Amino acid sequence: MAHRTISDDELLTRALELFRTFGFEGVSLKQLAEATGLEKASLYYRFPGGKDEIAMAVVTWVAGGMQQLIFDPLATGGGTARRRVQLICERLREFYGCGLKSCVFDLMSIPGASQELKEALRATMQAWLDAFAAVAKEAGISGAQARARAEEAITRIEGGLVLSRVMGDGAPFERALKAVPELLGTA
Amino acid sequence: MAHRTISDDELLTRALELFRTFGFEGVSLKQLAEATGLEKASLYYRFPGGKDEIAMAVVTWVAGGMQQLIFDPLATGGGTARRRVQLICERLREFYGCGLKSCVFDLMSIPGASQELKEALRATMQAWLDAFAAVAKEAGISGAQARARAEEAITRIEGGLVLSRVMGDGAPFERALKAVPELLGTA
DNA sequence: GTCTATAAAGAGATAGAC
DNA sequence: GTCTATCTCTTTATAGAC
Repeated sequence: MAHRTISDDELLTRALELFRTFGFEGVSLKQLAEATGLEKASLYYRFPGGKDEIAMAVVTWVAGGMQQLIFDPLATGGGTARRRVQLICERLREFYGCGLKSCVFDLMSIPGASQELKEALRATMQAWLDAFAAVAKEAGISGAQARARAEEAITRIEGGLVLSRVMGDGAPFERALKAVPELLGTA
Repeated sequence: MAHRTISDDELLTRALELFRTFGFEGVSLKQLAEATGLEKASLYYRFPGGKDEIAMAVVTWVAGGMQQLIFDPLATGGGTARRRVQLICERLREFYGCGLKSCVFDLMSIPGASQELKEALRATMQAWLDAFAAVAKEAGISGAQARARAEEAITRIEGGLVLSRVMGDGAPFERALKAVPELLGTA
């Protein structure tokens, strides 16, 4: 085929799968070209900054997706806090492939990518902490405690993903996720 | 200097610092040569299998160190269970640089290295789980609960390290580590 | 907007001197 | 046991046709 094309969403979806699996340093432009069905030169046309810019676009896109699918529904979605936390736990389970996929925060925060990307990860993690703390507070937990519970919930999710990858078994992640509603006061 | 040399321990120490910081794919033989003060060819003399063999040696060496400094003292060290858990928490704090250094289990379990290395990481993580579960059981927690508490403790340590790296702040790790004695029933 | 082709730099790996 | 020198392959990045 002489001319192939692919939507930005589909391109970033496939790039995300590579980066979250192999990390920034573990992914080459050749892999990105194969995964997207484009030639390397075409990737440079769409992302003149090369791999750094692709990675940054992936993280920006993931951050937007989390805002839309996790943070916003937690804050303003319909139903009780309990029901909203249940919903986003289900979405997290899907996003992390029942514990068999790694976290983009984990793999992309390894030194090697740009400073800009590192800052985007930090800001998104902070938004996650804030979203969890707000729902815990809504559930009746005091401000300081709510922030502690939010951090503990995310800590267990991230740690569960690490253990799941090391052990080759999604169960540690599943057990971590199961504890989230109680931690946020919505069990 | 025409002939430099370096002990195996010192070499593996410096290689570990690189691998735990940048991950397997993020470390080149050039970096390893510079960090150890040897030329690449000298590294191949000592590790004919190249980067894979160096990484494997690092993990084997770390596993031995954890056995000696963490697992064994937890099982047979002197003093109460409470005192032994306190001691190994202090050693973990030091090993992880108060949360500012990443975990070798996390970074080296990213696909790219050999299957042998992956299996060594899994076995060492299992030994860690077993060691924590044994001390929790000694502290009076039932078998199934002890295993759950051991997993939760390690999950929080690993997750705390991820959050600390993303946020650029060792505090999440410190808070996770603080919870370990209570989780293991030795608070 | 994607392609083919290629340049330039860096990676892993080996040969052979000392 | 370490060195210098080199080889090959991969990677990033660009030029120019269509």
